[in-house]
Amino acid sequence: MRIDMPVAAQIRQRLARRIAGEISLSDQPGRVMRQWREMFHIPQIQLAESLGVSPSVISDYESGRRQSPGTKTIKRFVETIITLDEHNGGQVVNAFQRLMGVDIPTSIILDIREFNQGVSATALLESIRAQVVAGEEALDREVLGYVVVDTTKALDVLSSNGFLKLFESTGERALILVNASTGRSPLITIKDDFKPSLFVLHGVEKLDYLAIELANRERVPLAVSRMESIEGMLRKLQILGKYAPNEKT
Amino acid sequence: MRIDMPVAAQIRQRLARRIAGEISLSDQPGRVMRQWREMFHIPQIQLAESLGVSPSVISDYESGRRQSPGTKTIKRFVETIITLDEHNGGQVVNAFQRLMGVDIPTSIILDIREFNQGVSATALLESIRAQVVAGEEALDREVLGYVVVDTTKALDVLSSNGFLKLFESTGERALILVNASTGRSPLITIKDDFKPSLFVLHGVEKLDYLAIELANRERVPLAVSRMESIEGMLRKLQILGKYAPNEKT
DNA sequence: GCAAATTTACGCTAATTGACGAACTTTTTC
DNA sequence: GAAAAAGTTCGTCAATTAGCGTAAATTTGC
Repeated sequence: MRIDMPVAAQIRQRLARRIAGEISLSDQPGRVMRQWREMFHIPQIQLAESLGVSPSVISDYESGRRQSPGTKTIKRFVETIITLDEHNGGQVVNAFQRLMGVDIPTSIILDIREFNQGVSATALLESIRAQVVAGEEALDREVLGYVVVDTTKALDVLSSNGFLKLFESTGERALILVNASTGRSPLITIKDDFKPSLFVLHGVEKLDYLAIELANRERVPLAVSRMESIEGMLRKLQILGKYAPNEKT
Repeated sequence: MRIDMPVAAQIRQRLARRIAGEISLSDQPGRVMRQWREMFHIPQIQLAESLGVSPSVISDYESGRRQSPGTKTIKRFVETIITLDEHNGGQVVNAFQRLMGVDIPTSIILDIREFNQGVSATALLESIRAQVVAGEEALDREVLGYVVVDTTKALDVLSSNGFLKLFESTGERALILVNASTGRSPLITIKDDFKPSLFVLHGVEKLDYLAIELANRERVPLAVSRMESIEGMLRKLQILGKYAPNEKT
């Protein structure tokens, strides 16, 4: 009987199939291609270079000038973005591994990444100007990665079970919830066993008292970021990922 | 919070993505298209009609004259075969549901189907001219579907864990193993909890004594089919599926 | 073993892709 | 606030797809 395929190769394959499937089934394949390219933080120029084509080609696809790219194109595209990520430590592919079983729609995830080495919770919070409001006693942790979720969209699209699964799959990582008006609805879903090791809210208008209580009870640090824009926060996280963990920004 | 998507729609979507992904990532997309069309038991002619194109078009794809079909083509193809199956009771889509979590390569599965209503174990065995050799006492069952696996390929491709998962996912169905030279290797993998409710071997040269012992111990009926060809057996099963369960063939 | 059903092979046409490159706009960065 | 980086738009062109239809080949059903 054959030996198991290396786990890494298996994940790679499954993710590749998923991306390829999404592109093929979409009415706007170019849009999906852009989503994934951005998820992988690859500029058009770099992608074009790796593919050996001119940057305008990428733009033409993404903008929809090509409405029905062929399998050859899709295949090259998918394999290239995954390979580029692997050369970079596999930060995105590895982060996706934990979401694979869950079947969470990509659209709610604004960013996701696995650090090459753990980052202290405080360093992460500092970099995105977040203030701790509960669960301080559990702050001496290292987080292994993060997921940024659009809370509004998530509430719209995810079933309560889906939410729970998202939490479970984020264990030992930071879960960053943007557009979290009160922070109540997501925090309510916390359950004993598996949960993120750090919650960050962004876009909070009026923090809910229950959210604070729940975080304290579950001993999860809860923080609120005061960054002006989501984009700014994503940029900070990206930088953190690049230089993790031995530099402070 | 939103209500869950109907389970059926979810499965449909996941299967669609999987098929689309496989096609897009293949070096011979046409070959994969054929595999799936055959898995769904849809003749080219019928598929062509549903797609509103001429049958030669399908053949051209499958034979590889079109080497890189576009997303539009793939999308239409996938959605059409799934819809056709649904109009037919969803026999294939439902059968695949149970394999979805497992990630078993399609190539080892020669046929798969969920009956619209249960079929008695004896009727199934009769239809493919199979003789019971062990576990007779558990023959008064209904089976809800079947999976036909190419044992040689499976041993080649599947890890032992994959084999176990295959068994688990076949619970209450018949597992039909073709190219099963002695029947030993697969039977060894049986574990207590979840297992097929009926084993059928085909292409046995010399049945292994251990296979019989294990089947008796685990109280699973084990039978050996005497059909000449695999194709013949698949045809019989197909007919059984069509007229299940109130007719004897 | 013949008729019917299914699949293949292929020439042909129109539409689209896949690609370039140059000029231009937008976004970052210092 | 200028320079650099990143992304867009679009005219152009060869190669390929997506499609039809017909004749030939193959498979299946009685």
